[in-house]
Amino acid sequence: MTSVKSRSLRKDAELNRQRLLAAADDLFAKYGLDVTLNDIAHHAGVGVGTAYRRFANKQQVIDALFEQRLDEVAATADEALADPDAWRGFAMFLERSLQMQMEDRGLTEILNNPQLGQHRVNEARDRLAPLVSSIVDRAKEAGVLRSDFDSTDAIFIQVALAAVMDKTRGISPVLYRRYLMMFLDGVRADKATLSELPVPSLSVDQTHRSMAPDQPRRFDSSP
Amino acid sequence: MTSVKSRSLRKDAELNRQRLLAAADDLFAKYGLDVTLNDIAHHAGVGVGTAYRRFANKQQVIDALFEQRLDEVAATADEALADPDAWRGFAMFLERSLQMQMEDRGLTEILNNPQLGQHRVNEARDRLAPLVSSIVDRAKEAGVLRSDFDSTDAIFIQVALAAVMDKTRGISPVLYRRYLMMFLDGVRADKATLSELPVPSLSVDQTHRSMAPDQPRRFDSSP
DNA sequence: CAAGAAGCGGATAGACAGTATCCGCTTCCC
DNA sequence: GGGAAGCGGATACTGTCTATCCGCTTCTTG
Repeated sequence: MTSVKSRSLRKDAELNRQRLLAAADDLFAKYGLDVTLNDIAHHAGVGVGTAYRRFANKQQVIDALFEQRLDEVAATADEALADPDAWRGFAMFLERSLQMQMEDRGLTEILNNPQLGQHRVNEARDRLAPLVSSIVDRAKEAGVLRSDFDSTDAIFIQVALAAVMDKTRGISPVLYRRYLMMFLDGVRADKATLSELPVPSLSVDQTHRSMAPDQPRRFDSSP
Repeated sequence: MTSVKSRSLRKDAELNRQRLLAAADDLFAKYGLDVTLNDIAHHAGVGVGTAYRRFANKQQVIDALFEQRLDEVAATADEALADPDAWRGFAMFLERSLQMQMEDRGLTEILNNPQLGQHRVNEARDRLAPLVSSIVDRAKEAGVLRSDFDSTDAIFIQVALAAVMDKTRGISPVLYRRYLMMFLDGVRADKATLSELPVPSLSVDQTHRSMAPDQPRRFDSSP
């Protein structure tokens, strides 16, 4: 790792920096966060060296791009809270944030993997959690969302639907909405029958931990 | 690639073959299908050479192991169809097949990726599809499952819940049942309000194609 | 407009992971 | 007892990604 100067760049250099960020944004959205810095450089039409001179590694590019994205998700949450109809707010938040994930594969990865990104992004992520909580709590208090629903459930719903999205992005990019709707029908409080849930929800902390990437494998021997 | 003799093995060799299959079964269940043949050999307590002498590649091991697994899923589907209560059959099939996926990570991967496995496994997979269809159709005809539900929806539900399972296997291996229950509450026909679904379901063929693994990336240049 | 500073490109070194082979030695079985 | 069958695992290969280096180009400023 080298680079990351801080004082103002030469004009052409600044332009290339912008190109790199734009290319990264594009590629992250289309292919997810595991594109390489080399990929990004080529997509931006600059040499690999330029990319590494400007960003020490992918983390920094991610941080430079996704703080804003997460802020947008947070803004959507605020908007949901501002809706006088608690149910509409709840449903709208899920819809919008999933749509954002549909349009940006990288966003899903950032949301699902706390390992990615540095402080800026992590801060933004932390700002988001209590908003989701408020949206859920308000809907429960208003009696429109089943009372055994927990704010961590909202996270796992997104995990579940993001998986569907991932499979169908090429064929029917909006198919996830179908299952979101079925799911919403299952959590609305004004239903005739709501089954007792067989398993308690996870705590916020457990949820956070469960989002961590696969733990490394351990193979023992013996037949 | 070498190996794959067909005529009866020496006694010790046959024993090692069994050890290898047992080890593979173990590892596939715990870690998924991307363990290597080397991993499997070590876990079986035999040398790598032995593994490659017996199986040309991982595909063959997979084929040797998963035909039976898929047959078990099919058996569960049969059992579901045998249940006089169409709803219970439907719910039971989802529960059981998800539980099987919970206990065997490799099974999820086989079901979700038609690329994996060879003819034996593919055959078994094809045998499964019409059973799922019958389960769904019967429940719809009985008026217990919402009429806009399609058999392909059952597949995507499993994709969705398998994703949750994957995140929580380490923390609360049964959490997916919570969301399955919410989901079931959303597709049961005896509800006060069922929303109109915003998106049509995929055809069987589209569904199959959507399960294929990520298409390779294409990076163009230009800023 | 000259010259030094800043920036550039991209071949390539290095790290790592997975696949598969080879061959000297061991075990089985008639 | 001897030859066929089997074994182990070091190792060569391949592919992927990360990151650097250095000769050349472009900007900038006096």
